[in-house]
Amino acid sequence: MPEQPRQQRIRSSPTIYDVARVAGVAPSTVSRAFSRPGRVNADTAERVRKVAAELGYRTNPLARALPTGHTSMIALAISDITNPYYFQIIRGAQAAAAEADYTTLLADAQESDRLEREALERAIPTVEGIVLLSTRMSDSAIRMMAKQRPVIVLNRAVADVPSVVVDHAQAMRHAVDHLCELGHHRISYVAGPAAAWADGMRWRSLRELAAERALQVRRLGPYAPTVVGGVAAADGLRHHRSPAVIAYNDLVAIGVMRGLVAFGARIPDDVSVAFDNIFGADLVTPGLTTVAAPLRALGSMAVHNLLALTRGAHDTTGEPVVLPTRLVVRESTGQRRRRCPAPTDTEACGPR
Amino acid sequence: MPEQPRQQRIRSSPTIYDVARVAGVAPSTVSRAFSRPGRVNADTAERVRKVAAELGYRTNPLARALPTGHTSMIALAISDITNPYYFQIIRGAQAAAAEADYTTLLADAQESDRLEREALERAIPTVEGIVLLSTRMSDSAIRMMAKQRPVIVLNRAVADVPSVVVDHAQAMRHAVDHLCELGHHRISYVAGPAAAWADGMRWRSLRELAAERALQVRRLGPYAPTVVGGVAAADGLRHHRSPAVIAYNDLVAIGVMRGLVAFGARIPDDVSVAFDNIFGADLVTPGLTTVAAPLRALGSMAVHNLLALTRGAHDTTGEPVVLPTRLVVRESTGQRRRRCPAPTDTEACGPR
DNA sequence: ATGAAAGCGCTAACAA
DNA sequence: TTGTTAGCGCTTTCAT
Repeated sequence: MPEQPRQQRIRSSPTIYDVARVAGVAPSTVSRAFSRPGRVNADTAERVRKVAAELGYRTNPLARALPTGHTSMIALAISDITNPYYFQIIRGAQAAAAEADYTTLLADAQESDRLEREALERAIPTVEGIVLLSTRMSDSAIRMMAKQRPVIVLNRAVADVPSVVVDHAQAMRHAVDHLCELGHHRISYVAGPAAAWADGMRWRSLRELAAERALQVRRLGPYAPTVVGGVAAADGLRHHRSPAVIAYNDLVAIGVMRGLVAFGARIPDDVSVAFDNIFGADLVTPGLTTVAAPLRALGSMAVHNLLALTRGAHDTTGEPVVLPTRLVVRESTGQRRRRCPAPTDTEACGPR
Repeated sequence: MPEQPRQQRIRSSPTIYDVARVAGVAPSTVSRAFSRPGRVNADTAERVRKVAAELGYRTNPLARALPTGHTSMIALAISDITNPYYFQIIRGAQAAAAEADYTTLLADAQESDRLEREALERAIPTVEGIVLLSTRMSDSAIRMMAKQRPVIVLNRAVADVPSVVVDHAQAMRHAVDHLCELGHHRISYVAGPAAAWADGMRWRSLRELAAERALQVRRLGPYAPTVVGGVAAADGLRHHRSPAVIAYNDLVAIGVMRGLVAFGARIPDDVSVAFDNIFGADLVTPGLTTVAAPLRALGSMAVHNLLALTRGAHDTTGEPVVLPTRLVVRESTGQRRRRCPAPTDTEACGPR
């Protein structure tokens, strides 16, 4: 049997030694020519590059990473990669990473705290930093992880760990303003999972606004943050008057509308508004009025800050980075219908 | 200034040398204890593991990869990570990879041949194999890549490169059978992008079936494989009689239905059937009847075969692996409405 | 079964 | 500016 190199493929590519030999320079010069051009004579660099090109030399990131620890990879852990909510966030993150010449390792938690940790455990040694997107892990686990690698938490605020979140108070204000303008001042909030950080923020904001503007609000739930959850909520909803509902997220809103329609309601006589503006929010019929989160910006901001951390930056403020939202009006909301000549009660919404 | 190791974090973790010293064995023994247990005395192994655990030793995949080329990573290149069509495929792939203790690197092409290649270029040196999912690259580029690393092409057949595809002929038969049973024998096919491999397969299959069963079929398009493309198609569609349409994919079908309804059509008097069964196919109203691709299986099969390749397996048949489809009936299809007492013309659908 | 030693490809002092 | 020389942490002959 003929003797073979251990790894046919991977071994076969030329190394800096090959380039060095042909170019008539030292290996370290070749290394420099690639890793810090400028620290080498222009002519030499030119020659080295030419030879390298001829030989088809490509720098081996593994070998480079070993002495430096610089892998040019970051991990993006996601609670559920099939959730459309994350689409644009991922895109934003990937784009920001690619721009900095980083590769993004997507770790799908598949809704499991265990799987998330496992995937991360596997990724940690090879990545320079981690973005935790709607992580299912506990605060302490997060802080633990942050001790090993730079970490940015996205969509959650964790003490001592830099984070990026949306402006939930503002988001709710958008929703309520919109409903008020349409003449609604009795609002039901369909809550998401009790454990969801965002849910707490939303409900708190709504209560504050209610107090401020003399609105009647109530909370139903918690429900699963899914279409099915929304359908279930619709059942609870129909026993009440208030036709205006604010849902935890788009999926829930879609479920609510579907359920309501099944019970004979009509949209937008019965109105719904939600949050996030996921893919599909404009696909359903009727299109969903929603408070859009700056999805892409969320992702890119997180990566941007993460890379800053890897470069040695420090979280100065200790406060989360807060990104603004924007109301997107579609067909799921409409003017309040009055059975009798209505009093001019818009002022129920209080000061604008 | 106190002297610091170059890399505070990454350097700090214990190595086999630390473990070896404490356990009183040679570093190579520690290595063996982890990389091939069994080649070491049970007691020794036990002791080594214990010490390693105490020290918090974790094998460094980078260092391991350098001499072996075994990175335990594969790349999954996707034409557009925000396309819901890929959700379950990704899941399937990730699951299969994780099961084999591999990490999946998702490379998002963002619909760009250039970006796809760039992402892959970056990933190639660190991965042991690549799954090309609906790649935008040319056949020659694919073959080139396949020379550098094991490659599996998913959703496309490329000569000389092992591939995994769905059974398009069977899929179309499902669709046509269904329509026939409902009494439709005039069918419009709304085509996807001319460049799409699947589109050609679908139309070819439809024509064959039409000939076989004496159906009237025609083709409209090409259209973009999106909701917008479908809406555009609806415009062309309404100038014709045939209420039965088969769309290139779910997104197109959704667009078609939306467009049709806007023109006053009624679903399922005007019926639509599509392909893939993406997330959202059951979300729209009415729910879309579609021929479901075995999404998860597609992903896991591809990874499975890829890992076999990395282990030195060879593509024996040279033929693509073909996976079956399944009809999912929802609300977008219904019995044909007849204006007058209908002749028993079901036999127009020919032999079953 | 275990140890000693030579790399894997690259980077980074340190010299020259 | 460039070359020399150690490693980075691990695997793997080759001895013992």
